Amino acid sequence: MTLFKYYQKLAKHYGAQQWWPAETPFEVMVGAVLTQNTSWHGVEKAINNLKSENALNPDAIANMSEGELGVLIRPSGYYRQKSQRLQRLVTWLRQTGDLDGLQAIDTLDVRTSLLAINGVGPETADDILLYALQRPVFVIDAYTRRIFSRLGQVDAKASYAELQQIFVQALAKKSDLVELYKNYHALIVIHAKTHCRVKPQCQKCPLAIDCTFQLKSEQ
DNA sequence: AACCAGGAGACAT
DNA sequence: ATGTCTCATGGT
Repeated sequence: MTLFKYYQKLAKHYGAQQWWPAETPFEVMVGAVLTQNTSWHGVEKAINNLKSENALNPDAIANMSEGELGVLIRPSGYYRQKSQRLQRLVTWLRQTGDLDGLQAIDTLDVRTSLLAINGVGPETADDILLYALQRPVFVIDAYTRRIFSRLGQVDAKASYAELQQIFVQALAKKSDLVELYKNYHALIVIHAKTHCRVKPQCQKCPLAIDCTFQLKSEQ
C-alpha cells in the first residue's frame, strides 16, 4: 500500500476538499498560528472576534497592543504567546512586502525567512506556504504522524523533516503537486478528526483500515 | 473530571 | 541531536 494509494482511498471516500477554511490568504496565516496545538473550534471564535472588530488585517494587528489582541484571540488558547507571535508574523509580512510581493521569492527562501520568526515552526511555515502562498510544500502535523505510524508506514519518532521527505518522495512523480498536497493534508485532517484521535474508533473507520494493531508501538 | 486539541521555544542533557 | 517543561482555553 503506497502513500498515493492512501490518498486515493481518502479522496474517493471524502471527495475533494476545498481547504484551508479561510476567506483570504492573510486569514490562513493567522489561523496557522492560532491553531498551534489547539482545536479548530476555538480558532474560529478567535477569528470571528477579529473580524467583528475589523481587526483581521496586518495594519490592525500591528497597531493593537499585545493585550488588546490577546483579549480577542483568547478562545484559541495560549493567547499571550499567540498575541506576540501574530504580531511578529505581521511585522515580518510588512517588512518583507505584501503577500503579492512574496510571489517573486523562491519557495525555500520564503520558508527560511518564515522559520526565522520566533513562533513560526515547520508546520506553521508550511501551512502558510501551501495554503496562503500556493507553494508545493507538504504539511506534516500530529494527525499525519499518528495515522501513518499506526498504519506502519512511518516511524512514529521520525522528525518533521524526515516525514516530509517520505511523502515528497512518494508523490514526486505526480502532477499538480500544490493541489495534491493541499488535498492530501485536508483529507488527513478531515479523517483524523473523527477517526484517529488518541483514543481511536477504528471499528467505525470508513476506510476499513484497521490500524489498532499498531497502537502499542506508539507508546 | 481527567484528558486532549491541526506546535513551538527555552533549556538541559 | 534528543528529551522535558511550559504555554491556556474549551470541549468531551
